[in-house]
Amino acid sequence: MTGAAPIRLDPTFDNVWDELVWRGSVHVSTDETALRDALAGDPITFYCGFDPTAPSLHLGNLAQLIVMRRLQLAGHKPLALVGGSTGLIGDPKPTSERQLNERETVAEWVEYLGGQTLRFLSEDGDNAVRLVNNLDWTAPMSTVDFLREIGKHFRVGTMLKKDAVAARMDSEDGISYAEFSYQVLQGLDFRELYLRHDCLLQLGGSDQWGNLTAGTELIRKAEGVHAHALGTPLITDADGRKFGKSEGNAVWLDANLTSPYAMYQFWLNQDDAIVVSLLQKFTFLSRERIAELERAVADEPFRREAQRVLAYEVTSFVHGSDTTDEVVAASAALFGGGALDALNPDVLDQALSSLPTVTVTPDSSVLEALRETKLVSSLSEARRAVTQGAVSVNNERITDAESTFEGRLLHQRFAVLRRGKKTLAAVRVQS
RNA sequence: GGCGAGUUACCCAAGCGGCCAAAGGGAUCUGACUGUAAAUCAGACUGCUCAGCAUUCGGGGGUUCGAAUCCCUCACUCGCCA
Repeated sequence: MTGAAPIRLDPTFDNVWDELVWRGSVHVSTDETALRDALAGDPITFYCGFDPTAPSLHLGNLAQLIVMRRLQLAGHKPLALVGGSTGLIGDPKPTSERQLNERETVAEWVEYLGGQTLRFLSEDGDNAVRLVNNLDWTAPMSTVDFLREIGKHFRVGTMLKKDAVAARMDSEDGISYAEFSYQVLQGLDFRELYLRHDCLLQLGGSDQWGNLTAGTELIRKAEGVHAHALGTPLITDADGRKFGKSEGNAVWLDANLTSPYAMYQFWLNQDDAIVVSLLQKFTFLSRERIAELERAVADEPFRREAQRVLAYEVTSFVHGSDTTDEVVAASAALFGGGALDALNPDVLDQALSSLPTVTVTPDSSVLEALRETKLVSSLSEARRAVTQGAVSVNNERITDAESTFEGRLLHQRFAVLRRGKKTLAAVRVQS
């Protein structure tokens, strides 16, 4: 592998809109013809919001960020919004009311997310990304102003029909007034960005559709202008389940929460059935190159070339090519099937550096190390994993729950701890 | 404000005085088979000093030899009426 593909649009498309459609990044939008024309013309300002519901963005957000980047490559001007105010209220989830986070926590997350979004968009040129926080205009607004200027434009009947609200009305949890009002806040944001920056397009996940249209409707009623909205498809795995989302198995963009190694492995393990669509959505590879990879999946699936390229491209986009090269080397070393003790200590050291690491003494227990590296979440789980034959040290299966690292170290100072086939951690002896 | 229904493990959902660490399904994890794939089959899925013990069934209190199951109370949710 010799570096990631350049970040650019595929020149064989006439219009960035056509490319987005081809890549499967458009699930719904307002008037398609009007939007396509708007994107084909002079640069317009567009925005996408990210609510601080966690200390990092995840893969779902990455899908939006990539669409933003493509629009930016086409000359349009991105605004990255962090939801300093909306994050305090909470977007209604279909099944249950959210637990409010502390104000200080949200403020902290706003900082993290703001910094993260900038990594994925260009800060150069006259369409450099600009960062905005909706708390800046929401906080100073009085309740009376909010109701008169914004609330007056919203019909409760319309609000109740939005999917997110309707689902919650049908659920046992019901919905609080705060979450019910979320769409109004988001509508307010779009209008504010229209007034301040002449912003004419908002992107979001298709599950945000109700919130996106709240904005276009508000702008139409209050300002008499037709703004646009674009909903990207929810990313799902081959079984139709969404991945990289808030349900447990989130893959984070922050290297401290999801290591580059884990991210690379995540992409490498994607099913044949969806790997092509992931290449389209998550990479900047050309149509031609992706067609080539599609043939590779059909002809030589066992080589997993499409998965390798996908993993390399996305990990590079998120963590950079240098880090990714290290991760690839580590994967080769740790997964190659060769004997680990045959590896040169420097190569091994390098490979281990991309894994979660624990420092031990030779008489430390393996169970303890499993937990400390977060390969398992409790000692009970560690014990269970050992009982099930899932744990190995340096590719040698551990059967005794009382095992220590005594006599199992490579070069007297390393060990590769493994749970299952693919979950690895590094063990280093205190020097 | 009144009346009724409800709150069970990550999610859905049974249980209605001991046989309940709690049926079933989904998700997840692991083993086998593979291509670090899918499908399939099997196992696991509260914690711990792990063939035993401890703590769970919205919170608190009570009845009982014994409670997820009965009573009181608080909180929250849903529905109907006003």
